[in-house]
Amino acid sequence: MNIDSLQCFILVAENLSFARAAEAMYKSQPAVTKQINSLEAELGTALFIRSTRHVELTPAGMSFYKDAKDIVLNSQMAIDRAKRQSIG
Amino acid sequence: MNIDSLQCFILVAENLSFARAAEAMYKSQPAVTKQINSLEAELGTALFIRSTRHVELTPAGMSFYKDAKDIVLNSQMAIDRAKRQSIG
DNA sequence: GGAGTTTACGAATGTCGTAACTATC
DNA sequence: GATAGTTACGACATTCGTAAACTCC
Repeated sequence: MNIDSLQCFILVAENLSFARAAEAMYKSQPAVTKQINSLEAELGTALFIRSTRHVELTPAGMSFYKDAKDIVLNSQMAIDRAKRQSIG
Repeated sequence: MNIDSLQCFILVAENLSFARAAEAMYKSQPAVTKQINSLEAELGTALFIRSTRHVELTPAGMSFYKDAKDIVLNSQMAIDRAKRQSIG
């Protein structure tokens, strides 16, 4: 699992759109689809219920969303702290 | 950044040995070296002071160690919770 | 000289983007 | 029929392991 995939998942969850998430990440739509698929495969559970015209979070997706936000935020703070330690 | 690299870093930090960390991850020593190098490059700071006979955490490494532990733990719990949600 | 870390290099794996397909409205 | 998500596929990048080199004790 990598942080980029989590960021990708967060953007899809917040936009409820693969297209807009792709735009926000400066990636193509297929790349977003594959990252979400990989994430779901790794978790062994679906995160979204999607048809071509509707994207919706599953209960597992809602649970994972909050955790993903925390993890991404924590990792960004960890990087900042490490950098700050190396300077100061 | 991916969780595997963090796990790798944690194992090196706890064993103060690239060789033992590699063993614990069922990977080769060079793979561990490269993951740590990548991580350091990404952070823009050294995490270990190492000679061939001694491995030691830098201040940035110590700071990052605590954060890395949290992130890895949180991600494991996030996976568990998502799986549980999908079942129950 | 031996234990342990780092390069070198070829192979395998993964990820991306373009293009084509499918499905919903 | 237009919009949005998914496959197919070829290309690029990353990561791995074996083998060789380097370094400190």
